Amino acid sequence: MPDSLRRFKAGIFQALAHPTRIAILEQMKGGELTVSQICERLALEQANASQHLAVLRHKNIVVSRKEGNLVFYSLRDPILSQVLDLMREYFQKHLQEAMALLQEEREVRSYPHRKEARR
Amino acid sequence: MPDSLRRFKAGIFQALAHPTRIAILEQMKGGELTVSQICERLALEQANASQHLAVLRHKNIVVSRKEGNLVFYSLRDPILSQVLDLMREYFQKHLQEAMALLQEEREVRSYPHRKEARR
DNA sequence: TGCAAATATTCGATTATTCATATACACGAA
DNA sequence: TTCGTGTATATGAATAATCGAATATTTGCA
Repeated sequence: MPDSLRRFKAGIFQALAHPTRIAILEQMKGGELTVSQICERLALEQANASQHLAVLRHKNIVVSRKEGNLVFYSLRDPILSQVLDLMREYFQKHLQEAMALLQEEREVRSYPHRKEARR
Repeated sequence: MPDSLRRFKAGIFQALAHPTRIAILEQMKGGELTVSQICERLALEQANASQHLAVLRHKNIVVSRKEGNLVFYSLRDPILSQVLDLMREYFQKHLQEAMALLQEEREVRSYPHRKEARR
C-alpha cells in the first residue's frame, strides 16, 4: 500500500481520536442534527463544537446542509457507525483491561515519571 | 454512553492515527513479526519502530512475546482486524475523494493561508 | 437598513506527538 | 565475565492539536 493511502487513513483515525468528536458522531447516529442541538445535548461551547465539526468536515466524515439559519450535520457513511459499534464490542470484551488503561492514564497524568511495568 | 468509553475509543483511534503504525499493523496481518523484520520491511529505524510499537502495546492493540533475543509482535484481537477491514472498505469506497483530500493537503502546505471553499 | 440568532473562524497559550540521537537493557555465546 | 545482537527507553527540539475568548459571517426579521 502506498504511503499516501496510509496518510489518508491516519488522517481519518486522527479525526476520530477525540472523545468529543466521538460523542458528536454518536449523536448523529439518530440522523441529522443542528449545531445547537449538538451543543445542547453534549453541553459543549458553540465555538468548541464548531471547531470539532470543522475537523470532521474537512475529512468528509460528516456532511452539512444549510437551511435558513441552521446547519444540519449528518454522518456521511454508515460504515463509520459500524466501526464505532465494533469498538464498543471490543471495549466490552476487554472491559477489565480497558478500565485499567483509563486508570493508568489518570495516574500518568498525576505522576508523569513512573515507569511501565515489566513484562 | 459514558465518557470513559469515549475516551477509550479515542485512545485506540489515536494509536491508529499514524501512517507508520498503520503500516506496522498491515504487516502483522500475516502473523507474528519480530521488530527487526518490521524495520526491514518498512525501512524504519529500530528506535522509531520500537517507539511506535510501544504506542500500540500501551493500548493493548498488539501483544509481544519474547523468544531469546527476539520479540515477536502480533495483533491482539481479530475485532481490530475487522475495524481495519471496515476502514479499508471505507477508503476504497471514497478513494476518489481521498485523493482529492491528499492533493488539498499538499496545496495547504504550499499556500497555507488559502481559505476553505464556501458551501 | 439595523438587530439578533446561529454558526464559523482567528488568535494565543498550553499541552501532546513525533523524530533523531544517545543510551540502557536483556540475552546468548564464548 | 565480556562481547555482540536485538530491543527498549530517555531526552530534547520541532511540530501539531486543543481550548477559551474574541471576532466574523450569514441569515431572517423588524
